[in-house]
Amino acid sequence: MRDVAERAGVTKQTVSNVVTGRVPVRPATEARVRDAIAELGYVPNLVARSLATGSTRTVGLFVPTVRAPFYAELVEHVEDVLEERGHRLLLCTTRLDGERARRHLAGLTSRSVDALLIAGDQGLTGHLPLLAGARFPVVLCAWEAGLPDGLPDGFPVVTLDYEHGGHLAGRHLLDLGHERVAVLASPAHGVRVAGFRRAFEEGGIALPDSAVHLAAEPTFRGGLEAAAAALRAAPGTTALFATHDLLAAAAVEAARTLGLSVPEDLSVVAHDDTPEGLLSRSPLTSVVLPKRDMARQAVEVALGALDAPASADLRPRLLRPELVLGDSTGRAPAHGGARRTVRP
Amino acid sequence: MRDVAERAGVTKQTVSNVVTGRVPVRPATEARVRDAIAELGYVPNLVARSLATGSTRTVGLFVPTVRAPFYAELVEHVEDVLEERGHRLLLCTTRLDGERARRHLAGLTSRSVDALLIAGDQGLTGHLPLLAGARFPVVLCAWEAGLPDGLPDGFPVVTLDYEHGGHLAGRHLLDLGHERVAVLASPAHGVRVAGFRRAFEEGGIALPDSAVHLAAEPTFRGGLEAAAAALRAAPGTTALFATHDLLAAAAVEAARTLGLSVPEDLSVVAHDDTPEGLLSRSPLTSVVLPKRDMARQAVEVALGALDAPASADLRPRLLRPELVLGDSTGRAPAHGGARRTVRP
DNA sequence: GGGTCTTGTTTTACCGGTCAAAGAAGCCCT
DNA sequence: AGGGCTTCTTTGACCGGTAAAACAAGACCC
Repeated sequence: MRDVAERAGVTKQTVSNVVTGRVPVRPATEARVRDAIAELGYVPNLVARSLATGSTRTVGLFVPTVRAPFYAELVEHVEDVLEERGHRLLLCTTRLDGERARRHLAGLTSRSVDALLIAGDQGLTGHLPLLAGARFPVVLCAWEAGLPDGLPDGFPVVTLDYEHGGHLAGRHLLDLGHERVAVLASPAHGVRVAGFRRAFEEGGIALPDSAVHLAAEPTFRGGLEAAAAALRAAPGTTALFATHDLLAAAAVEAARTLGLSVPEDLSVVAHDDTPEGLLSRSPLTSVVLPKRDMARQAVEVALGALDAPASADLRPRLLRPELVLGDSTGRAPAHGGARRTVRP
Repeated sequence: MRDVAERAGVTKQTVSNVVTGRVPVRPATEARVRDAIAELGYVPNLVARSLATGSTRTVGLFVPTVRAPFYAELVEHVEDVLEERGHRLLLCTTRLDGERARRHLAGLTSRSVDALLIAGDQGLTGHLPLLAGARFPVVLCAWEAGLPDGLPDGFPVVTLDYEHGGHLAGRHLLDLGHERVAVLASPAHGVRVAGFRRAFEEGGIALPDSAVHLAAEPTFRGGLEAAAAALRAAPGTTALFATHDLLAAAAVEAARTLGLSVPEDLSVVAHDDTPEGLLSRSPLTSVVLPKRDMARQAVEVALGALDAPASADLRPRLLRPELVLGDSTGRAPAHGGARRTVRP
């Protein structure tokens, strides 16, 4: 920068003014400076700028993994929003490894990010106090644990109303006349199941625990097994609620294997299927989560909080999912869908 | 830091020595400094350190997307290797948007990363000259375009031998006695197909273009359609090669739908299925790519090149995939698998 | 008992920018 | 022509560390 200044016959500060554009510079001077910049191939050093301004224009994002489509999408959405605001993304996948997460958190406590987003309850709740003294805003998002009653205190939270998502799914099946239903769930998705159950309770139908089948693993295979178990256990079942996309896709294939057609014999409603139904034969009816909105709000809270740290609104923001119709749900068959067709 | 120094009755430099541990400090002094650090809650400022040392301990990674399992895994592997070496990950997903990538590249040209990894030919070849003048090492990895003949010049390349992967798959099917085979491929996977074809040519069997079915989209649905098309077009087909995991999983389901069992009537070999076969009914026979190795070598080349910029070895490193047996392949049926069972 | 090592600590300068205040032109106006 | 305004440019300090050389103080040595 000094070389550029010399060559253009001005001071460093004037070069800085030209580069940042924050202070007006006379056209003639600016031209000289720009020429010098071009001739010398000068590129400003962002690290130095960060040191001087106190802002790195980088935001940290912690997710449990990017191998789950939910988080992969979230990462890209966050990146999009950050890009709009001229920020970069520092990513840490914690793999649910608390120790690992702790190390990374420790690595950030010095001002190397402008803000930190922690997505997904990752068993990090225990480490949150570590962040209490952070000198930058920390926002929790996509936080399912603690819902529907309480969320961690002391940090802004931007998350999804998973309970409402489950409720939407339940409501939808009820509206279609389904009364004998089962749930395929991942162990971590209790909140979604709770919402689903609430919908049925409101409809005067109690959903027994035996109707909830946990998938041992969040894989296609796990979904197949859970679905097969569910349909065998209650042959009169006319609809399934799957708490995530892969389980739902597996449920559809399991039904086909058992000789049931979807949605004629069996309806399947998913929670958080990818909008395009990448994993399934045809687009599924699914509760769709406003991930993009969540990403935007999380970033806005995080970066907005920079300006007004004290006034940061700590009431959790719960974004509402929507039900998007696909072709995997239909009216309950007159005489209990799976009853007669399932081969035991 | 100055406050800490004052409180401990030493200079900044001594505090620095204690914190970095690079220079020995007398135990008594060190204790005083550590106490002062603890009392004041001092945390070193990494930005300032970066400015002084010229190293940010951050590595940039460009991938087309993290929604594809291949890249999601790669990102996590890279992160693991970086963590071992005490570096952080700055992620940019380009979404195959050249303009976007260009902007991000421009944002990095100042020394905000120690090195840059560009994974996946992303139509970025045109932008590479932009990086020719970069002041940090740039390594290309997972670069499929240009194989098997040539790879971009001027940058170190650490990539996978996709051609060999296809060859392994072909060799395997030949060994099992399959002669009438078809390929389900993504348009971008020409190299894998070429390797597969070479294996058959070496076996004296020409694979006609009509045996290669492109999936319109890299989805389950796209795979189903391509598989169905393949099996209808050549009813005598006894084996399929699918160039990526989702296509392969779809192929298995398509076969079932057509009344074929896998592997009795139809063998399916995948390229780059996730090791655990997350998407399929059972683990598929698949060419497995040494992603972790690739990540490690890419990072090592990138960070190693820091020390010896001139001696950087520019010969492309091609890592060899392996064939991992699952239960989706078996000997070719005596009388052409799909021939009699496929309903047209 | 003065050179020569070690070892630990300080000095001085620098990394490459930005900020805020002060200074210098140029313009307008009465 | 001189005072008051703008508008642009320079000055000097600072962001928070690290590098390298200089310095002090014992320990060792013959």
